[in-house]
Amino acid sequence: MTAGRPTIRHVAERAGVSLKTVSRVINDEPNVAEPTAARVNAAIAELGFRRNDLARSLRHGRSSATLGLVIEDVANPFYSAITQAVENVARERGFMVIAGSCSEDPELERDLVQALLRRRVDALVLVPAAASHDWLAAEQTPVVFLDRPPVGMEADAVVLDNAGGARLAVEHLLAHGHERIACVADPEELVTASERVAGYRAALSAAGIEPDPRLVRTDVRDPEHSQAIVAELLALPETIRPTALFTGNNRHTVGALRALRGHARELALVGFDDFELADLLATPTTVVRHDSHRMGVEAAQLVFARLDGDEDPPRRVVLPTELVPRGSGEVPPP
Amino acid sequence: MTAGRPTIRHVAERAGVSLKTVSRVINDEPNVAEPTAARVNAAIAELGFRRNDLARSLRHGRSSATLGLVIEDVANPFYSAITQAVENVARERGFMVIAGSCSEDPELERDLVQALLRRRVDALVLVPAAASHDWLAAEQTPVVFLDRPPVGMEADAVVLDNAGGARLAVEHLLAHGHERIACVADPEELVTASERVAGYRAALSAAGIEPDPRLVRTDVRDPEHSQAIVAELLALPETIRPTALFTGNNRHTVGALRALRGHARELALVGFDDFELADLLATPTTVVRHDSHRMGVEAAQLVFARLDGDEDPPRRVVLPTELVPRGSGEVPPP
DNA sequence: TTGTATGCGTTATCAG
DNA sequence: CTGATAACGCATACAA
Repeated sequence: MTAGRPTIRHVAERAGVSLKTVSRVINDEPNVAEPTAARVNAAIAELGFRRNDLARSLRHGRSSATLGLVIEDVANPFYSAITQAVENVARERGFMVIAGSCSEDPELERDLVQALLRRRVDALVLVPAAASHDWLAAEQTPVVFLDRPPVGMEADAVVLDNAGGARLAVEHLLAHGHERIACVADPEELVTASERVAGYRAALSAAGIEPDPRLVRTDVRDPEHSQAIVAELLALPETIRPTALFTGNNRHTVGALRALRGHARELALVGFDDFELADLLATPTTVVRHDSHRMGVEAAQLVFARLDGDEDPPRRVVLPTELVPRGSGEVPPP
Repeated sequence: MTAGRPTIRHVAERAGVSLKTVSRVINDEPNVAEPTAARVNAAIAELGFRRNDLARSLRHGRSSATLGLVIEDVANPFYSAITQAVENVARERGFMVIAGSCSEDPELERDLVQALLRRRVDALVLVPAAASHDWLAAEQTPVVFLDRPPVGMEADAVVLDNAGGARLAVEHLLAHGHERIACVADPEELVTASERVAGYRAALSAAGIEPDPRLVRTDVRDPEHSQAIVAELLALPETIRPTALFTGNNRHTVGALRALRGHARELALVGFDDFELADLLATPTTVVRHDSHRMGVEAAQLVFARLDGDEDPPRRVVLPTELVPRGSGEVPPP
């Protein structure tokens, strides 16, 4: 489709100089006489010439100045914040970002990663969907894992203090007098989910409470489903019914909020992940907050450190979480 | 950084065949004997060879299978929905997307576009920030404008029925008995803003109401600022003070909501753009809704139509809007 | 200050 | 069925 684009050869002919001279002008190299440069620039303007960066990066050892980013879904605010951050850091270094959403599908993830490698991205930022990435281990392209640690290979990673955040949430509910605290989270195959559930359990144990298995639901992914599950929890007999709820991520929190509408004040709620407008809801929502933008920044910085030649053993950056009380988590038990 | 990657030459040597044979195997071309193919595939696996798509697209007339996308800010849900849509359509065609956010900065936009053209993207989807794009007119790369129509060049565009949507909003407020209706919108240099303000004025005029200039604020961009402006409006003397408010986009709506917190029920509100959780707010928010995901799909389809050889004159797709009553827009005047 | 020859990794052409 | 050779657009080494 790039038919008939002018090349430096055309520019050279038009300006009556050699290829190399044009090349020099384009790349601001020294040693080119003022009038010659002027002629070349004129030719460039007249022809509408634009350097072909694909050809340029073909030369040995040259980088494509491109980062690959594979996430779950750009439309999720958590991931779009990450995308924004990676993009910004990349831009400062003159890099562009090719991003792809893999919808938690390991096969699609692998396809995306391979397409990116074929395009010779200089490095990869990856929110892993697959259970293992041994197939990436032999690759020489630097990879930084985001949100979930690498399995099956060694690599840098930026993750959250998931267990700590979950503990904060549950301890907060305990401090407000709750004992029957339910948990709605992703399947525990996901490390983030299992760590958050572990934090939930740890907080309860530390308080001498044995978690009721009927209140721990880790079999759900989409908000519609968690809405249904919270409705189920609300419908339990009074002796079993939870008085408080911990939701394992922003989507589950949204689902829970929908289920709770109408049932107002019947259930205390603390959710993992902050979200816009949480403070403007009918019951402002208490959350475990972290800085998703910063996750992206840290990941991008690790990437560039590697590209700059850092040979240290893989690093792991763990970002903190913090509890933001807004109302929904401070509701006392009935 | 792509040092020492195996090339088809290495594969060829290892398999004891020629370059072309390897190429044939890689591209599933016919006319290669079974055992030969097997030897080549073995060599590919052993060496961890991956085709270099940069070199591939260097060949004359070959496409890079890449789309460029320039938006204002990925972190804004409106744009991330668009990004998701463009990406999905692109994937179906085996294309990837290089996206960049330009923060409404015309210079940055131009830099991004030129970087994308240097990378020989096959086409461009552009939410224009600059006032004119005459500098793009001579380019042979297809461009589709999104959300705002092209100025200074001819090109396809996908836009919203901005005036119609604004009319819907204001007519709704009028129908509920309001006469002093304020408007908070982006500066009118932005076509989207000026069209929405025009719709606002048209609806008032049709009702025989002369808009009070003190109630029309089109000098703002970020939510913090619109929060302040709505606070000003609320502080006006009772004879002037608006009883209803139309906000020109999702960010202004959020700002207004913050200003209104506490002042509950003092001001009816209809906002342009729907947003998640609008229905779960303290006062569920009435909005003018449109399908931002579909905008992205339509734009991507126009792009591929052009890449498939469509030579028709530039098309303009106008997507409809719809009013979603949720409560905040049905508050009667005091 | 300017130019020539060569290579980057792939595909296309045309010959064996 | 297979292979040698020439592009693709640019940059690098080395002359002139």
